[in-house]
Amino acid sequence: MPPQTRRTSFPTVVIERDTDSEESSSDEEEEEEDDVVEAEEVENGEAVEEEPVAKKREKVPITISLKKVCKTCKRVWSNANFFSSSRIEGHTTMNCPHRVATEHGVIPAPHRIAHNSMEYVFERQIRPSVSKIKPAFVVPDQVHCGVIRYHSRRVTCLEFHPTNNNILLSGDKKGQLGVWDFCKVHEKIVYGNIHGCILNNMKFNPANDGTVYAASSDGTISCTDLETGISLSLMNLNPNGWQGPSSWRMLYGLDVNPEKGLVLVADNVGLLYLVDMRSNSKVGEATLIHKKGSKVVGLHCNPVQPDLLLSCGNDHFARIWDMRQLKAGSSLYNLAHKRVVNSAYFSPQSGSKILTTSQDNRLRVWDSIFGNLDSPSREIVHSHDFNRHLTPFRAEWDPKDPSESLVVIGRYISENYNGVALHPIDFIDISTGQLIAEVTEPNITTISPVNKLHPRDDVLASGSSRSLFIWRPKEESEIVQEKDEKKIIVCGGKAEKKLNKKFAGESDDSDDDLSTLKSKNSKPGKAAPKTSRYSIKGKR
DNA sequence: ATGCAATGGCCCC
DNA sequence: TGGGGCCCCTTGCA
Repeated sequence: MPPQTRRTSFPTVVIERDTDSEESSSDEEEEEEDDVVEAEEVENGEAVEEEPVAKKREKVPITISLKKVCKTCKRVWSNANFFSSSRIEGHTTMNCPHRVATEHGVIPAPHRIAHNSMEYVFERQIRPSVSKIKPAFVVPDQVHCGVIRYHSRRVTCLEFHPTNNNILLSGDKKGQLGVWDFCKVHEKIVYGNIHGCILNNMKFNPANDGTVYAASSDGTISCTDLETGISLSLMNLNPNGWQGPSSWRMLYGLDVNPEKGLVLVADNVGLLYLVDMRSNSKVGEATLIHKKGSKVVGLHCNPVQPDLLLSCGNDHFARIWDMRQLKAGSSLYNLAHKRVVNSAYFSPQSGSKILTTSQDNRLRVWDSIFGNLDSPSREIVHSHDFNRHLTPFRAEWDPKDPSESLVVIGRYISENYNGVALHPIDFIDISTGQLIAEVTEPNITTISPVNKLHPRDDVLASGSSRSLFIWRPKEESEIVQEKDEKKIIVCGGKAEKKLNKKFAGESDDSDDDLSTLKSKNSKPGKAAPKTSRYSIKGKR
C-alpha cells in the first residue's frame, strides 16, 4: 500500500535507470518524480505525460507505476478508467498514461552491434530479405460479418485455415472448437466434446490441413478432424482425473515444428513437452523451461530457423532456446519483463524480430535476435493489462507485411467515440510505435482481446466475449457486399433480442436474419445506435 | 434493476 | 517456497 500522502497525488511516472534491478520501482523513486508529474498533468489533454520525461533523460525506459491507482487518473482506485457517471471530473482516458502512446513512450532503437558471427550471418543473409520500405498499410476497419454469441463462453484463440481462405477456427473457455466459413456466414459449427475446459492455443497440422492440434487447461492435447469433429488425445497430464487443484496440470503454450515433426506444448508448472506427430507419442522427458511452478503461456518456433524456440510465461520472462540443447537453465537468452508475458512471437517472415506483450502495458520489440538482446529495441506503451475474466491480450504480427512492422492488438481501456465508450482494436507500427489505426464498431461495446490477421487476405478476425467478427477494409468490404450482403448472425439465447436490436440499427435490409429480427422486435433500424450503458458528452 | 459468479496474479507471512 | 488472502474490475445471466 502506498503511503497515505500519495492518496491525492497525480500519476506517478517512474524513470528507470538501466542499472535498476527488476523489482526496485519502489516508493522512494516514485516520490522523487511526483512533482515532475504534477507539472505535466496540469497541461490540457493530449498525452503530454511522457514527452518531457523522455527529453530529460534519453535512452532510459519510461515506467509508470501500476500500484493500486486508477489507470486513468492515477488516484487511488475509482471507476474512472472507464467512461461512466462516476468518473472524476477532468480525468479521461485521453490523459491517462496508460492510453495508447503514439510517438510518446517510444524509445528509439540504438544501433547495437553484438560483434558475433551470428550477427554477421544475419546481416549478410537475412537482413536483406526484410524489406526496409514500408508498404502502405491496409487496415481492415469495417465489420463485414459476424456471429454473435457463437460460443457459449468467451473466445480464447483464433486460427485461419492455412489453405482455405474463408475458414476461421476459434477456441473458447469451455474447451469448444468453432469452425466457421465466414463467406457463407451460416456455415458454422461448434464441436463441444473435445476439451473439458479452456482451449488455450491451437495450430494446424502442417502435414494435413484437415486436422488441428489444441492445448487445453484440461491437461490434454487434442488432434481434431475438422470435417467430423472427431478428436484424438495425444497426451493427458491428468490420467487419474481430478485429485484437487494442487495436482491438476494444465496445458497452455502450443506450437508445431514441421521440420522436426513435433508438437510442442507447455504446462502450468514450467514444463515443456515434445510430441512426435507421426507416432503421436511423447518424445523424451519434459524439460523445465520456465520458473518451476509457473505457467508457460506461449511457445513459438522460429519460421526460418527450426532450431530456435521462443517461450514466455508467468515468470516475467520470454526465453530463446536452441532445440538441440533443451535442458533446464540452458536458454540462449532470457528477455526480462516487468510483469507476466502474455505472448512472444518471432516475426513471421524473417524470424529475426521478436514482439512481446506483457501485463505491464507494454509491447516490446527486439529488432534483431542476433544483435544485443539485453534490452528491447523499443517499448511501446499500450493499454492491455487485464485481470481475470478476459482472455489475455496478445499483439499479433501482420503475416503479409514484408517490412514486419504492422501489428494488431485489442485495447483494454475504453475511449469516447462520438459519445459511445468503445474498446478499439489497434494497429501499431512497431518500428516507430505509431498508432496506425484504431478500429471500432459502435455496436461492439465489449473488449476484443483476441485478434488475428489473415495470412493472405486483407481480413481481420476478432473475438470479443463470445462473438466473432470479420473485418475488411472499407472499400473492399463494400465491393464484396454488393453480392454478399453484410451478415450478422445472432445465435440463440435470452440476450438475443437485445443484440438484435443493437445490430438492426446498422444493417441494410435484405439480410435475412436481421430483417426477421427487426419485424420480431417491431423496432425499425435507427441511424444512431443506442448506448444505454454510458452517456457521455463530447467527441474525439 | 441488482447482484452474483467465474477466477488469475501477486503480495506477504 | 507455499499458500492464504486481497485485489483486479468484465460479462452474462439469474
